[in-house]
Amino acid sequence: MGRGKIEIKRIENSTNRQVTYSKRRNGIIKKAKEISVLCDAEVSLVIFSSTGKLSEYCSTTLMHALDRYNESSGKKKLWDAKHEHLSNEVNRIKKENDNMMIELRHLKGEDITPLHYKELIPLEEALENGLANVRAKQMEFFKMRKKNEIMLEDENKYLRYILHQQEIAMDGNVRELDHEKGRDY
Amino acid sequence: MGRGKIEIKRIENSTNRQVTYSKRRNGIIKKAKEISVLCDAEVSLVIFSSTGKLSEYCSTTLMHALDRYNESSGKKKLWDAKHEHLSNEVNRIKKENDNMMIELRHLKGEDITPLHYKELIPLEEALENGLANVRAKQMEFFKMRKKNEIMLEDENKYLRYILHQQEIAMDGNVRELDHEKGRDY
DNA sequence: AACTATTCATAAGG
DNA sequence: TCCTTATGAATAGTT
Repeated sequence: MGRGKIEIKRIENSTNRQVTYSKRRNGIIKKAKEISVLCDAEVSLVIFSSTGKLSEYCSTTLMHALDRYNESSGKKKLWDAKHEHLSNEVNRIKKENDNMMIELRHLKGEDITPLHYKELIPLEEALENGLANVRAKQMEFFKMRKKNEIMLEDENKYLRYILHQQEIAMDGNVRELDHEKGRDY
Repeated sequence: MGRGKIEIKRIENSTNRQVTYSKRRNGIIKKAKEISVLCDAEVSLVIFSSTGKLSEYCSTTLMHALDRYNESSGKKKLWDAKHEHLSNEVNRIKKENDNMMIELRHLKGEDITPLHYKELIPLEEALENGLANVRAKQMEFFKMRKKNEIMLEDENKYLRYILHQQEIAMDGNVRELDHEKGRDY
């Protein structure tokens, strides 16, 4: 396309090569945009010129495209090497998470329809155990309150006693006072 | 280019879109090859069709291009972003995990010492609920077995009846046979 | 950067 | 999917 056909091989004249690069880079980026819009496709295009200059076009982001790439080509695992440790960690924890989720749901009596009778027995035991423990703890609270109550009652009794003593003392004073007053008269 | 100009916007007819995609994908991949050869450029092209199918052309390897990309665009830090994302994911899931772990332990009656009385009430309710559900499920099994047992008993009765009838019939035959024998004498 | 002759890509149709 | 063909787009070479 142009004045004369050209062979597809490296353009030796560097000026020419640079000019052709500019033109074709614009062309291919335009094409990339067009296909992404026309065909609802996700396109990532990254180009380095012979001088090392970077040009790119991504219909979404390079990251997004690369994530999809990793999913699409399961084996190729582009950067798993770089993030293998973290990836493994994520997978391991997710699995753990799922298991706990299932156990939790079972303990709450959810999703137990597909369970067999034998699987219900340890479940029941765990629940009974849990309930027993919780009630023991409640009993503790109860006893503590009871104890507290008794303490308060005792204290109360003591206070009342003290109060009584004071009243008696005060009565004595008053009487004495009256007596004194009487004497003053 | 083609029989009539087209507007650059999503092609609604899905068959058309697919056809156009095929053609243009070949076109753009050809262009990518050409620029990489003619201009000595490094090209990475990754395309996902609207149906999710992956196509790619890389003059070297995607990995190589991405390494160069990371060097070229110091700030953009593709890997770091990915790393950060994974780290966040790990933390998020770990937190979720911890919460579930705590809930599980509480349901099993472990680590409830530091709990307040008010926190024990929903726990107790959850356990009672779970236990009720598990026992309901057990009851289901029990009823099924009962039903099965009754069915077997009925079948048993029926089979015994049939057997009895056969015995009577056989006795009759034998007697008849004896009778015949008796006549022959 | 423009221009333009030429080749190429491709839309529509089969 | 592949073939055909008319047409618009891209671009090689020139100014």
